[in-house]
Amino acid sequence: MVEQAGAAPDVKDDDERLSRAFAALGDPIRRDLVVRLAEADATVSELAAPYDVTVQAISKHVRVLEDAGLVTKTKDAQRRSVHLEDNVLDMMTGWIERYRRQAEARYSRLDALLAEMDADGRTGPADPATEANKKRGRAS
Amino acid sequence: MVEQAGAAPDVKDDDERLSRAFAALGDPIRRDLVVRLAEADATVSELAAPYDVTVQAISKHVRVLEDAGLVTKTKDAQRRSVHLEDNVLDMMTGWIERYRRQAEARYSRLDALLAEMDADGRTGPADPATEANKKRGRAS
DNA sequence: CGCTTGTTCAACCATGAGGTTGAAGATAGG
DNA sequence: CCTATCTTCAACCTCATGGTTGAACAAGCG
Repeated sequence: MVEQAGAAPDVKDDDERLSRAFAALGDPIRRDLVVRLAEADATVSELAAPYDVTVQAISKHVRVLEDAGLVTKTKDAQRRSVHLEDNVLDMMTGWIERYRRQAEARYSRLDALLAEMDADGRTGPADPATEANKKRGRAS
Repeated sequence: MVEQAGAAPDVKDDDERLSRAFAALGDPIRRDLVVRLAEADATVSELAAPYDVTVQAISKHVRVLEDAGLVTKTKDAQRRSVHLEDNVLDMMTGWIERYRRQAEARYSRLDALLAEMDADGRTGPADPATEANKKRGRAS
């Protein structure tokens, strides 16, 4: 396996983490687990109670969340509770917002250009995408 | 095609959309497609160019993104470009932030409680999770 | 019309993911 | 020590997913 990770934060690792995290939240049960863990820490058996699947299945789900860095297991022996970590959630919103904003900025820039063109009468658009977007009429 | 959307926003549909969206971004190629689409609209063949997989594979990826509501295809016939939609991205950040904030609020509430207990000397905690969190010592 | 280009559809294959059952480790309590 | 409880490991099944190849469908263009 490629488990070097000496000193560099390694973009590759972040990408891997993002993949795991997004994929993890792609499952409705796991998303529900996160919702419940946002309210309070809980053990695996507690987490498993509401669903009509086996405890093992939930244990697997928790492990997936753990591998994604979304939760940690306190190996307290007493009460082995699962705890929601928020840093990876931050990473996810960071990723999404970055590109959403970029797209948004591009759209408003484009709207401005269209307005200008509309006023001027005609100025050939360099970007072919401009045409497409114009036709679609940018909802909000 | 379940495109009714009469009056009720239907939580079920939103859940489905979230599942599709998160799962869609769980794949590194699809995430990369989103990154590139944030810069500019592009056709399927343009999108496929950089990767060493077949165009059909990328077409499938685009379809997955489309089913998730993350992109739309302008059937312009001329230049059938793929366009990034930001509303589902908003939905995703909305979901994440909601529960991240809830967890965060809980943690700071807990820190305050612990500080108070430390000052008072002893006040029986009603919540079992409190014990677990106390033992873990809440990193930052 | 016939060709080239872009896109998707259809089968098919391999792998991974979610689920099950069954048994094995830990750990508190009798 | 023995037992009950919680959790995970292992093997297995099924089906979705990402990839391939090959053909079909559309649209411009010589």
